[in-house]
This record gives sequence, structure tokens and C-alpha cells, in this order.
Amino acid sequence: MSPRTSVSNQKIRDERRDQILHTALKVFAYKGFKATKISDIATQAGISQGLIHHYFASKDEVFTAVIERAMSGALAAFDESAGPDPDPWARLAQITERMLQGLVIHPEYMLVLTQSLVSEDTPPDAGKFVATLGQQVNSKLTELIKAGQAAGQVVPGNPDELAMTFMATVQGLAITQFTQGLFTMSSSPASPNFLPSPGMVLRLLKA
Amino acid sequence: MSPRTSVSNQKIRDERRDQILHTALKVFAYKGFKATKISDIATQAGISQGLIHHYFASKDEVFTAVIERAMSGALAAFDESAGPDPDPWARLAQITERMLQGLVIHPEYMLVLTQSLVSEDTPPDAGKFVATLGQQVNSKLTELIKAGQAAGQVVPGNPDELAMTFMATVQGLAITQFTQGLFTMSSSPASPNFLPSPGMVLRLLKA
DNA sequence: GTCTATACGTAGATAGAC
DNA sequence: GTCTATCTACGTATAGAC
Repeated sequence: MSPRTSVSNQKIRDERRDQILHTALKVFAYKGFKATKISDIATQAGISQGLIHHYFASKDEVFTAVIERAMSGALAAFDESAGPDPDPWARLAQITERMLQGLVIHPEYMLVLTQSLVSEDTPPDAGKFVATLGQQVNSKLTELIKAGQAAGQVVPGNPDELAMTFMATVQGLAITQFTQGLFTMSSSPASPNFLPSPGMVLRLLKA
Repeated sequence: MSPRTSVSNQKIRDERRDQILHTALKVFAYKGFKATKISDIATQAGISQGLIHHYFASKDEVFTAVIERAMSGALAAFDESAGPDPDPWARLAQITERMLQGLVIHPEYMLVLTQSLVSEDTPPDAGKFVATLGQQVNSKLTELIKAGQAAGQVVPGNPDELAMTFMATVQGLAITQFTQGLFTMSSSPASPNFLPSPGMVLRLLKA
């Protein structure tokens, strides 16, 4: 075969794979791992069940791939906010704003990550992966908080406790945002129901 | 039959029912609705699959009963903190403390409530029930916040936004507490990993 | 009241046609 | 590369025995 063909074949393969993972993320977030049928993903993506098995050996593999994507995205977003060397509070503010923006656009990401931590029926690989990288994010945040305390910008207190509370709030807001999206139709005409401002969340940390 | 027999039979029935719901709460929290098998609950409770169907017509019915229990418990705990008429901040502090205590002892309650809101495969009855009563709790909290603002105890700002953020934090902490419990074995020897103090959460609201 | 055995439906995964 | 048809396993719910 000519190189041309194999190259475009590869492109098709990559696109299909992306398409499947993109769709799977949403369906998993809405229904949870066990309740999601391969056929649900297939239908949503406009392809057949068989094709999904052609790209992924099992349902577990699809889920794990979704999680890996979501995790690396979250880490990247976190590190992006670590510019040259601005002061700790500016970085905390940036990260908070980014996270909240992320939740408004794609609450599904945080949702699936939470599921893989909480739910026991989730593939073991995915759970361990999230636990490990979750701790990475947490320790980065803790360091930032310590630096902020040294600069008198962050309230005194146990940094781990502060980080935990902060992350819990973000996680909880993801759920809020997600469920609000589900009931949007019945709400009042023009109530956007958006998330709180970054400043409100940052009150947890502010000195 | 003598009254004696029917009375003790009724007692046995009530106890079994309680036992099933108690066990089901934990299993549902750990695995989610769809992933939970009737046999999981039966094994955990030390009874047979058939017996569960003798007390509940379907798995949906078991879940709905679990949710109703959890909801009424949550509402009761909330109203308990509404004593005679202490000032708003004292009540907010009481409620916060109670909620955090509740999360330490039984994070499963908040977990199943969250699941019934988030997961699409959950029985429709349960979801609507939780949504309705959840709004009740939310509006009570909002009123308390407004009163606190009038008294200069709570930070100025949109009361709904404040209530939303506060509830999100509690919800997130439930997840934190729950997942910490799962990994307790691998942690350092004597790190209790408890939840934050009420004061830390109350910083979200404090003037 | 409780258990064991069975029937039925459904969903993941495979095989083969186009 | 993609689809349709099929096999197989498992879980809910039922029926009947003790």
C-alpha cells in the first residue's frame, strides 16, 4: 500500500478514538460506570457497538482511557497557572478562577474523577491512577498555601486542612453545576444559576 | 392465632426491614445503584436474595426506601438545630457542627443522596424526592443567611450564592471523608485524617 | 418467615459479512 | 474500517419447598 493510505487511515483511527472518548466521558458522567452500556456510547456517538470494541478491548479500557485523559487535562490546567514566579496569592486566585471556569464548561471531568474514587465497581486501574495524581495536585496546592501563609496572604492554620476544604468545595461545586444543568428546563426563565465568584471560594483561604 | 404471635411477627418484620435498609445504605453508597446487586445486600445482611424480594417488590423500591430514610434524617437533624430563637450565627454554627459530625460518623447518607441527584439510572421517584427536599434545606439555609446578614454576622453578598457554596463544601467533604475511609489502611500509622473544624467551613459565611 | 431453584431479560464481547 | 448477528454470562424477579 502507498504511505498515503496508511497515513490517512491512522488519522481516521485517531479521530474515531477521540470521538468515542469524548462521548464516553459525557455518558459515564451522567450514568456512572456500571449503568453505562457500550450501546449508550455507541448510539450517542452515532456508531455501532462493534466498532467500540474494535478500538477498545473492553468497557473497562474505555473508562480508564477517559480517566487518563481527564486527569492529564486537570494537571495541565493546574500547571498552566504556575507561571514564572508570581506571588502565591495571585497563583491561588488564578487556579481558582481556572477551576471554576472549567467546571462551568465541563463539569463532567470532575464528575468522572470523583466517580472513579468513590465507586467500588470502577476499574481498579482507574481508581489508583486518580488517587495518585489527586495527591499530586493536593500537595502542590498545600505548598502554595504554605507559601501564602509565609507571605501573610493566607489565613493561619493547618495547610492540609485548608487544602482539603478548598478541594472539597471545588468538588462539591462540580456536582452542583452538573445537577443544575439537568434541571435547567424547569427553572425560572432567565436564571443562569452560575457558580459562585472565585472571590467567594477564596474566602476560605484569605487572611 | 393469638395476638401475641401476630405482634411478635410484626416486630420481626420491622427488624428485618430495618436491617435490610441499613445494609442497603452502605452497599449503595459504596457501589452505586446499578452496580449494587440484590445478592450483595443479602450477603452483607446475612440473608438470602429471596428474602429481600419478600420485603421489597424491586431493587428500585429498596433504593427509594433508603433515600426516604436518609432524607428525613437529614431534615430532622437540620430542624433540631432550630432551637427556640437564638441568633442566626449561633444556629449556623450549630448546624455546621452537626453536619460535620454527621459526615464523620455516616458519610454514606450524604453519598447516596448525591448519587440519586447525579446518576441517571437512579429510580425517578428517589431523584424527585431528593430534589424537592434538598430545595427545602437550601431555602431554610438561605433564610438563616439573610438573617445573619441583617445582624451583621454574615458577609454581604448574594444569599443564594453563599448557601450554594456552603452546601457544596459540605457535599464535597462527604466525598473526602468517604474516600479517606477507603484508603485508611495504607496511610501513616496515626494520622486520623479527620474533617476540618466547623470554624474553617464557617469562614465562607463569616462577616 | 426464610430458603433454594428456575425463568427471563439484558448487556458485554466475538465472529464474520460488506 | 464499519456493521450486523450471535454467543455467553449474569442479575432480577418468581415459584415453590420447608
